Amino acid sequence: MNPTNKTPPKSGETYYHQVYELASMIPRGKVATYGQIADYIAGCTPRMVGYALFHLDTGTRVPWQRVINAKGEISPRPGAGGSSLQRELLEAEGVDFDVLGKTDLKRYRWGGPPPKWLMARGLL
DNA sequence: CTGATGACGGTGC
DNA sequence: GGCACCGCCATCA
Repeated sequence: MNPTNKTPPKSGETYYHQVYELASMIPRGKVATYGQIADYIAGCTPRMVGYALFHLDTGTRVPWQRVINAKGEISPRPGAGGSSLQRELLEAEGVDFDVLGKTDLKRYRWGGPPPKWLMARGLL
């Protein structure tokens, strides 16, 4: 993590790292939207969040499945049918899906990162 | 260095 | 309530 949230990450630590860190903090059974994550990372846009997660390896420990779009839907991934896998992972965590494959954001939306983490970034 | 691209968000109609 | 356009900025070729 870079000392200053507005300063670009150094070599080896990209914005992706921040996204991964934030995503790793999402508790089981909860989901977060790209916009929400981007909102907690200064100078970051929803696009970077999605891009970052896309760059993750298959065997990553980051719960990328808990990150969905603002509609509460699982973002369609180009070429891969992994979207269904993502849904199964969330269902296994207790996240319910409707017939449209959407989650109830009102119910499962992540409250946000712990203040301690925000303080570490100098936001508090 | 320039250009193109991308798991999206928000607003307007 | 659903669809269309614009903008956001880092990363890759």
